[in-house]
Amino acid sequence: MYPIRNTTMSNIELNDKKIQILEVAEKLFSEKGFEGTSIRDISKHAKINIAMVSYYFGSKERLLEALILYKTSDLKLQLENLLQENLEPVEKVNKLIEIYVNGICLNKGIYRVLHFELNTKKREKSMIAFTELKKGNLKSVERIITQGQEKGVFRKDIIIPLITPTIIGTFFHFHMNKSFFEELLDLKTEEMFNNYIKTSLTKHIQQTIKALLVYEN
Amino acid sequence: MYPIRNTTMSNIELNDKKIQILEVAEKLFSEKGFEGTSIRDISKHAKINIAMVSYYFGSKERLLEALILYKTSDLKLQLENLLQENLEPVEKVNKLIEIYVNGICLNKGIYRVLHFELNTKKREKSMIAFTELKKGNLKSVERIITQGQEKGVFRKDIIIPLITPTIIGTFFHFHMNKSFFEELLDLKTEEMFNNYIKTSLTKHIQQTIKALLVYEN
Amino acid sequence: MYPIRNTTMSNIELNDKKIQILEVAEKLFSEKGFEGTSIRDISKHAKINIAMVSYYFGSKERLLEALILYKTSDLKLQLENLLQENLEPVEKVNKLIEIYVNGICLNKGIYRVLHFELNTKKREKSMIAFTELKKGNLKSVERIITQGQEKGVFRKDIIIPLITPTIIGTFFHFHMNKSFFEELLDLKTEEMFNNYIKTSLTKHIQQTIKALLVYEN
Amino acid sequence: MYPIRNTTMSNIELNDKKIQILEVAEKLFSEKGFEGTSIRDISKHAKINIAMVSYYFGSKERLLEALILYKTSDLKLQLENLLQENLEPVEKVNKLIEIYVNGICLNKGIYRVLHFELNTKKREKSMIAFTELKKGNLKSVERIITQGQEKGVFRKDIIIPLITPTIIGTFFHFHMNKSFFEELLDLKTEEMFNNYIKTSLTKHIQQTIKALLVYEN
DNA sequence: AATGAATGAGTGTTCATTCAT
DNA sequence: CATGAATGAACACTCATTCAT
Repeated sequence: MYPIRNTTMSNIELNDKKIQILEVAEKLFSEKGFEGTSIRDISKHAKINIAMVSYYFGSKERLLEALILYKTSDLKLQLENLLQENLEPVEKVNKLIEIYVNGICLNKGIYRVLHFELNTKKREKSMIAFTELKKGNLKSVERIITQGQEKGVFRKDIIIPLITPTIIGTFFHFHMNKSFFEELLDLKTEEMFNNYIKTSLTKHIQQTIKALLVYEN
Repeated sequence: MYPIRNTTMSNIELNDKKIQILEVAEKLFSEKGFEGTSIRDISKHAKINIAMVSYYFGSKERLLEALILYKTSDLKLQLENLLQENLEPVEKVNKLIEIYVNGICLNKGIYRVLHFELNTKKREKSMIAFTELKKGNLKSVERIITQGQEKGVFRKDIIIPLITPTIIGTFFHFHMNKSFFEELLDLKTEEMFNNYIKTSLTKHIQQTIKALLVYEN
Repeated sequence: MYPIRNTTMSNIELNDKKIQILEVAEKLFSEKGFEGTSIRDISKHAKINIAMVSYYFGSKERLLEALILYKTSDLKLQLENLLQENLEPVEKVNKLIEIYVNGICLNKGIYRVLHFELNTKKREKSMIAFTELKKGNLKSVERIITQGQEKGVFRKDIIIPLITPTIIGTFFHFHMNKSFFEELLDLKTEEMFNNYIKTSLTKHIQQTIKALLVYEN
Repeated sequence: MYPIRNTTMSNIELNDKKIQILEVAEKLFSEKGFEGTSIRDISKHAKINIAMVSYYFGSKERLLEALILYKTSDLKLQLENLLQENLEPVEKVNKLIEIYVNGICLNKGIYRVLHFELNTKKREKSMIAFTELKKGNLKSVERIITQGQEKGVFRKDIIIPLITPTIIGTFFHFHMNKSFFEELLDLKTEEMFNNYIKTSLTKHIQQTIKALLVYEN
C-alpha cells in the first residue's frame, strides 16, 4: 500500500520522483539545515505535492535516513576498490585523501548535514547507518596505513583513528568557512573555489598526512 | 522602550539575566541547533519569561549575534598574549594549538553552532563579527609561523591559511563524532573523553602541524 | 466502472471481500468511532487495498450505510417471528426484551455507532434506513403490548413509544459504561460481563418493564 | 508562562474566553463528536484565534477534560443537597430522577460525548474524572434507596447499580433518537420536545422506577 | 475488476513575535 | 521595566478520495 515499508532501507527502490526529492532535500538540508528545511520547502522546490514526502519516505526523519544511504554508498565502494590497487603506501594514502575530498566535495551538502545533525539530536536510526559507514571507512584507512607500516615506510606510533579527523576535518573546516576563504584567497567564482580544493587544499592535506606518517619527531 | 536598539552590538550591556539567557542559549543551541531550539525552551531553562528574549535581544537571530560576541572575546585575548611570549617556534605553535583546543573545547557549544549555522544561512550580521574574529586569529597564526620561518625552523613553502583548518578541523571532526569515538576508543565518561582531547588529540594535532612545518617533502 | 451506484442500497450485493470489510468496519467503528476510524485502518485490518473501500462502497459514508443494512436485518426478522408466537403477554414481553438484548449485544458495535453517529451528524441517507427499522420495531412492540392490554393483563395508560427507550436505553447505558460496571460488579472477564448481561441485566429489565406494565400506581 | 499547567485541573481558572471556548466546544462536540470537531471549528465559532485552544488548555484532549469538570460539578452538588432533604422515599426518588433528567438535559451535549467518547477511546485521564462522578452518583442513589428499604417502602431484592442505567439510559435513548421521536410524537419545536421530556418522559421514568422499587413480582 | 500512485484539503500543534498594561 | 496574553503563520503529518492503468 505504502511504497516504503522496509525498515532496513537497504533495498530501497528509487524512482525518478524519489531521487528528485532526495536531491532537493540534500540541497536544502545543506543550505538551511534539517530543522530549517520544511517539507513545504522541499515539495515546492521539487515541484511535487507536499504529501509526497511523507507518502514516499514515511516522515521527514526517514527522508534523512534514505538520503544518507543514497549518498554514502558510492564513497564506500571507491574505498574498497582502492584497497585492491597495487600502489606505494604514500601514493595510496594520497589517493585515499583524493577520494575523500572529491567524494565529500561532491556530496558536500549531505556530509555537512550528517556531521551536524546526527550528533546534535537523537536521530538514532539515521545515525546507525552513518556510524556503520564510518566504521567501514576507518577499516579501509587502517588497512592502508598498516600496509605502509609493514613496508617500513610509515611510523609505527600513529594513532590511526585520528588520521581521518585530520583529513576530513581540514577539508570540512575549509568548506564550512567557504566565504571567509573565498575572500581571503581571492577565489572569485564557485569554480575557482572548487578548483582550489582539488589542487592546493588536497595537496596541503596530502603533505600534512605524509609528514605525520613519515617523519620522526 | 526596548533596551537594545544598537545594531553594532559592540557596547552591549550584559546584566545577570542576559548572561543567564546567553548561557542557556549556548547550551541548547549546541545540543539541538539553532532552529531546533525554541525560545520557549530557552525561557523555560533560564526560568525567565518567554517574552524576555525578544525584549532583551530583539529577536532570536540577534540573540545569536550577542552570543557570538559574548563567547569569542576571550580566545582573541589569549592569542594576543601568546604573541608577546618569548618561546621557541615549535613551542609557540604547540601552545597555539593548546589554546585553540582548550578555548574551543570550553565553548564547544557555540563554536559548533557558529560553524554550522553561520555558513548555512544568510546570517550576515552575525557572520561579520565571526569573520573579524577569524581574521584576527589568522593574523596571530601568520605572525607566529613567520617568526619560525625567519628563525629558519619552519619551511617557507607553507600555505599559512590552511594551518588553522587543520588544527581546528581535526579537533572539530573529532568532537562532532563524539559518540563514534567514545565507542571506538572506549572513553566511557565525559571526563575520559575530555581528557583524551586534552592529551592524545592535542598531541596528535601538535605532531601533525610540527611535521608539516618542519620536515621537507 | 464502479460496481455500486444504486443509491437505495436495498439490493446490495455482498461478496466475501465486502463482508470482510463490513466486519472490520464494525469492529473499528465500535472501538474508535466513525471519525476516529480511517479508511487506512480498515484496509490494513481487512488486508485489502486502501482504494477498495471507496471502490466497493463509494465512500466512507456509504460504507456506514451498507453496514447498517447488513447488521439490522436479522433483528427485524426475529421480532416478526415473535409476533406469530402464542405466548402469555408477560412472557411475550420478556422474550421481546431477550431478543433486543441479545440482538443488540451481538451487534453491540454497530448499534453504538448508530445511536451516536447517526444523530450526531446529518447522515440523512443512513438515518432513513435506521428510522425505518425503528418504526418497524415500534410497531412490533405496540402490537405485543396492545395484545396484553386487550387480555386485561397490562395497564392501559402506558405510553408505548417510551417502552423501547427503557429497554434499550438501560442495556445501552450499562454497556456504554462497561469498564465502570466491570470494576463495580467485579466482572473480571469479557465472558463474565456478557454473562451478567444475559442473566442479571436482562432479568432487571424484564422486572422493570413488567412492573411498569402490570402494577397500578 | 502558560495559563494552564495544573494537572489536577481541580482549581482551573476560567476566564470569560475559556468559558466561551468550553461552551462552543460542548455544542460542537455534541453535534459532531470529538473527532468530528476540529480545533479550527471551535476557534471559528468562538471567534478566537486557532492557537488559543492549545494555549489555554494545552491540547484538544485536555480541553475535553476541562469540559467534563466544568459541566459535571453542578449535578454532583444537587445530588448531595437532595440527600439532606426530608422527603418520603418515593418522593425522593422522583426528585432524584428530576435532577438527573434536568441536569443531563441542560448539559445534554457533554453527556452524550462523555458516554460515547470516553468508553470508545483510551481517554484515561478524562475518564477518571468521569468515573469518580459516576461513583459519587451511585453512592447517592444507594443511600436514597437504602433509606426507602429501611422504611419498608422499597423492595429489598433490588440491584441498585442497575437503577441508574434505567433512569439515565431511558432518557438518553429518547434524546439520542430525538428526530425519530419528534416525528413520532409530533413535537414540532425544540420547546415542545424539551417540554415533553420534562413532563411525560420524566413521569414515565418515575413510574417505571417506582413500579420496580415498590411492587412485588 | 482491481489497485498503486498520487493529491488537495485538512488535522493538532508549536513557532517567534507583538503589545497592552 | 518587565511580562502575561495573545496571535498569525508555519509546522509535520494524515485524511478520504480520484484516476490511469
